[in-house]
Amino acid sequence: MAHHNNGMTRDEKALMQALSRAISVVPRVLDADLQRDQQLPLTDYFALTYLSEAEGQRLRINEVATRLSMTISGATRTVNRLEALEFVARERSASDGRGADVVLTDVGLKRLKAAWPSHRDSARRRVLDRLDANELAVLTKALNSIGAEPDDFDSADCPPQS
Amino acid sequence: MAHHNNGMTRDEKALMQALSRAISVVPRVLDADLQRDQQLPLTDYFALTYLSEAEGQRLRINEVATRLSMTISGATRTVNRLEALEFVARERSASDGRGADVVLTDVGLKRLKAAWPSHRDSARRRVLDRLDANELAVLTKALNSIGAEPDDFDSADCPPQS
DNA sequence: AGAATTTACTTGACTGGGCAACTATAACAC
DNA sequence: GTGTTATAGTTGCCCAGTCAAGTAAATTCT
Repeated sequence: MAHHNNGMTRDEKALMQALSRAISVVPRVLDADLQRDQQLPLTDYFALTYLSEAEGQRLRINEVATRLSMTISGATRTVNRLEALEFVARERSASDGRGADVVLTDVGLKRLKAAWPSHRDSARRRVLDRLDANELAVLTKALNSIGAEPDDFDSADCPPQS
Repeated sequence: MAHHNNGMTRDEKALMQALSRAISVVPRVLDADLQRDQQLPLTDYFALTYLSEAEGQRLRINEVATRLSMTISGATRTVNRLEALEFVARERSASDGRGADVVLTDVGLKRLKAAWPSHRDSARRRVLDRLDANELAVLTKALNSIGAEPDDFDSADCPPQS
């Protein structure tokens, strides 16, 4: 009967639990679906997607990192993987020799196109089909405000990523 | 100008992007807040919370795993960490000698109570304050349906966790 | 009761991604 | 131009968590 109160309302607690569950479950099932059907990790799939949508099918590493919500070093490793599979190539930038552009190759684009249907179906089954139009709209807006940049700075130190 | 269509509507794509961003960002910021203020990883905090809410402040490993949406082996390692810190103890179950109950210790409960305010504030700042009452309700419901068990079985093999 | 199966973990090997330290180029100060 | 600082990536080390294989207790079959 020990009843501990952590200072949230019942509704707030319910939200936080639903959120942490979704946060654990969703990426796992989407990744598992894609790995099973296409032997392609979800992260790599997203990276290819962002490249395919980019101007000239190319992005700087740091843009890859931003889009994947990942550190630059994480993005480096992701690009390494994709490069080993020849889905992308690094091209030393003409304008800035410090880093390279990551360019989507034909092989990479083919691979992505082959994977689309699988991911689309997976997203439908796991997520989209479970929401009505109103939920979809509200959820998108809510998740966007939640995912937005911290905007805190109440505490002094703000050492960002490496 | 290359315009690739992956077979989702604009709204659906927007949702999936908002979702993957939130999925990357939320756990990272909540964990970072708690680590900074309390030197306690978010996973460990949740484990302690679930134990504190459980009947007799004790859970079987597999119940810890379920609540954390983690594999049993992941839960084993989490409990190992908490045990090393003496926040929990393993007690061989009287009724079933195959595994142990995980019991919250006084030290663990104190630690949890000390961490509550920090996590509550963090959750407020990062999540709750950014939602109005309606969004909170819709979001909770939507995330719960998304996080719910797959209910698929369209494909033959369903090898669950180890 | 003894054998076979199932359950409840535990453990070893591995992977993805984070952080901090490092390298190389660029930009700025003078 | 040379020295200083900032920027873009890369790399070594580490940790959390997964998977597959192993162990031990419990349950079921006969």
